[in-house]
Amino acid sequence: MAKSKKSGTKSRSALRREREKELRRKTILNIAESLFAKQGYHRTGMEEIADMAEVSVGTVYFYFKNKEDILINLIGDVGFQLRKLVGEEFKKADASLDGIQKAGVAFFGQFCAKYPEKAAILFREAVGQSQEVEEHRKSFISKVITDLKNALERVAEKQDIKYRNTFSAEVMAVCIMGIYEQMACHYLLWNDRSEDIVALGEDAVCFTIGGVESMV
Amino acid sequence: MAKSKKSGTKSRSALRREREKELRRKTILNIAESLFAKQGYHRTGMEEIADMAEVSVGTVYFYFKNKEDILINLIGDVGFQLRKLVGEEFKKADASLDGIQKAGVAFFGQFCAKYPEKAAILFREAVGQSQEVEEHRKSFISKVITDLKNALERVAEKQDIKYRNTFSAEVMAVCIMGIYEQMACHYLLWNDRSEDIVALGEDAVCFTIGGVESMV
Amino acid sequence: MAKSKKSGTKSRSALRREREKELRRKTILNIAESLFAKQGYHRTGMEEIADMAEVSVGTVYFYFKNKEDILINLIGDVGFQLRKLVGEEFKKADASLDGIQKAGVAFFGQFCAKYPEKAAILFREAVGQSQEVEEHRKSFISKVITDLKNALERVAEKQDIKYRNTFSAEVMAVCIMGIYEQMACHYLLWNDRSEDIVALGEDAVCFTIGGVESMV
Amino acid sequence: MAKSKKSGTKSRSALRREREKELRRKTILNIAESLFAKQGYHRTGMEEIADMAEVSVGTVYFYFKNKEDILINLIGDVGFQLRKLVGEEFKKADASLDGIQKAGVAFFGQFCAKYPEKAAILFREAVGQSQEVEEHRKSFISKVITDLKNALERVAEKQDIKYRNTFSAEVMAVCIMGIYEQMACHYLLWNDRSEDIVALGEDAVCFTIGGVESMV
DNA sequence: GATGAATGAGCGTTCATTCAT
DNA sequence: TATGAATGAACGCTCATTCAT
Repeated sequence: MAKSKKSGTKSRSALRREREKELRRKTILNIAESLFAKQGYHRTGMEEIADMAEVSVGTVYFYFKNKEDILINLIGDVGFQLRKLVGEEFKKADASLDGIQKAGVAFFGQFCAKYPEKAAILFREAVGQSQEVEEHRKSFISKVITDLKNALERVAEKQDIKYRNTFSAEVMAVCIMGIYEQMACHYLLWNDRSEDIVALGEDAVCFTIGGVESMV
Repeated sequence: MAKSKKSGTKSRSALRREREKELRRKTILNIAESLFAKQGYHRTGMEEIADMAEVSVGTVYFYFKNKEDILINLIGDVGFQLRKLVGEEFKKADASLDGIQKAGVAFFGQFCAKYPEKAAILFREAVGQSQEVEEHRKSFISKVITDLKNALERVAEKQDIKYRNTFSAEVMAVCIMGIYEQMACHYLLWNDRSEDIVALGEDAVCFTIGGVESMV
Repeated sequence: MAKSKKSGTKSRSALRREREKELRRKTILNIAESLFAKQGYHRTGMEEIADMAEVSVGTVYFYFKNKEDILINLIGDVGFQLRKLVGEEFKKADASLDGIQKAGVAFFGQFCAKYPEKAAILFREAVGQSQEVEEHRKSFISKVITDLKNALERVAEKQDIKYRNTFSAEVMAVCIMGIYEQMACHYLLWNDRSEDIVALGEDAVCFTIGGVESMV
Repeated sequence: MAKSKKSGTKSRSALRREREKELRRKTILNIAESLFAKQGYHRTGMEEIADMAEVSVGTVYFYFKNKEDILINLIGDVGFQLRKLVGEEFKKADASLDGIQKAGVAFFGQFCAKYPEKAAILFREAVGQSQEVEEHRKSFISKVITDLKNALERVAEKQDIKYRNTFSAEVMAVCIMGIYEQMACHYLLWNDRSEDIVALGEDAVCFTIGGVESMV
């Protein structure tokens, strides 16, 4: 091949190009994120995204299959960040409910407060757009729920307790996810109380823990 | 006398016409509800709604300003039904947390299980469509939250207890609303477990009550 | 006939009804005139006309075949008023160019200054709307031009003079009509100088007379 | 070097593409011109324009903001051609009324006779369509009037004469414009006498000159 | 890899007109 | 005569997507 003399080893310029490629991808994604969050998914056109990212429409289509694909990638990326953030807290305090609590605090303090736009994508823009998107959103939420469920089950194991029903761990996970989401919507997206979000979140976490404990 | 324009009294035919008018409005709304729930708001065209309702496109526009207006009316109507349903349970057991519990049971048993399409409108289709729609959705959710908050505050008064913070009642209301919503999404819209919804809902309600009690 | 006992003689109520009918027709026409003049023919809907005239849409259609028919009637009515006004001046001073001058003065002083809305209909709204309307507008303008032409020919006869060509009288009539129209557009519809219109009109009339005299 | 993005110089293909772009714009404009002139602005649909120009609807919208924008561009382009044509005649004979006369002859002989469709746009289709269009039409007519006014004032200066009033030059300009317009409407748009238009125009020009002379 | 002109199906919306009451 | 709900053809316009360069 004329382009790369030796397969396996990559020339410096090839490496640079690859870096630039990845960078451009991220740029488009970031632009789309803030645009979707600000004006809504539907009100944002591909041309607008291209313009803001300082590339052509064609280039956007080189990196993403279509508009939906951008949103789906956004869900994936942002979702991953969130799971990572929350998941790490679980591990820091595995044995007890402490992990659950820490995760909640992290959600409000490290995610919502810092990246309201990401929350807007996950909890507003990615909802009800199309079946495909809904699928990915469902998948993301389900993963978080599974994470939570697993954590709750491990707590039960370690402490040798049992929840009300076999499905209680899952229900609790769903409830907790619901609390997270609604808190974010209410205090972040609808009423901008991002300054109080941490304090309010503490209360919500307290509620959460109370709920879990009552299910034993 | 032929026209019977005597003030106050309306002729039989005038009354009938009025009834038919209201009926047609309801028909369009019902058709739109099931269409939106089945295929999504965006994938449903005005012509489709008109066809299914067996009227012309113009007639749909005679009753509703535009497509958005249909969705907004749907939010209003369905929202009202839900609030009425849940609100009545509050009253049946005012003094204690019983009302909260009854309301939760009613939500899952009387609303979700019976009208999954209405839940789909409220919790999926009405999300992230436009600023105007979002406004109305916010308004609806906020009302339910206020209802819950008031109920929680009355409970505290009667039983002479105090919650953790001044804003705790509100936060709890937000949490409960979140639990409702997520349960509906998870077990109704994403995974059709409408048969188990009552049992699962019971667990969620138990979680709810536990949460509230822990906030005292 | 049950309705009118004797043909030929009309009962009082029948007369009254007829008067009311004619009145209603005039009302609709007047409303349409001011609406067309204010917002333009196309931006005015039949329902709007009906509302303002305090009748139903159906009633408007009882009096006029369709929307175009209203405009055509307006052209007819307003055109007739204008021709009458201008025509009477011709007669007051038949022998000389005085009639032409008087007619011009009347056009600016008695028509433009007093009924700018009528001028707007004739010189703006009735232009370029449809073939049918254009036909009626052409017919109206042609009549005025014929009036002018006849007047100019009578002047020539009486004073025993001849114009440059056989068609000169007609061309002059066209020119004069053009002057009227443009003056109205410029000083009435585009720049509101309705206060100066009489003075400005005098100059235009002077120009007109000069033009005619030079054609001998 | 492959892309030759050296500033200033454009590659051949880039130049060609630019030429083609401008050409396409002109094509659409020409098609629209003849369509509007033939069937009227309102009876001509965007799809029709696109079809005739052998492009897609989207392409038309790529070059023009909306339908109105096409008409406005038409007014601008045609108006510019007319002003250029007439304006050049002024200069050829600046000192005397000769320029005014030459301009009139040119209007009838070089504009009306040769491009009746352009006259139809300017004097019929662009009238009474919308406020925006009216604005542009006003602007065009006003420019011609200003041109004429300036010419008339220069004539007065050179020949050291004075008109009746301070505003006489403007009024005369308005009158002349009116004569042009009405002549075009009458003998071109309403009655097809395009063969006689030059002869008829001569008479009108004679009238014009007479009018001006009488205002001294 | 990048460009951006071109596409065209699809959409929401309007409004003059009709007609049963 | 008068009403006003119902009609539906027609329209302007959008925008995600493609592809020749």
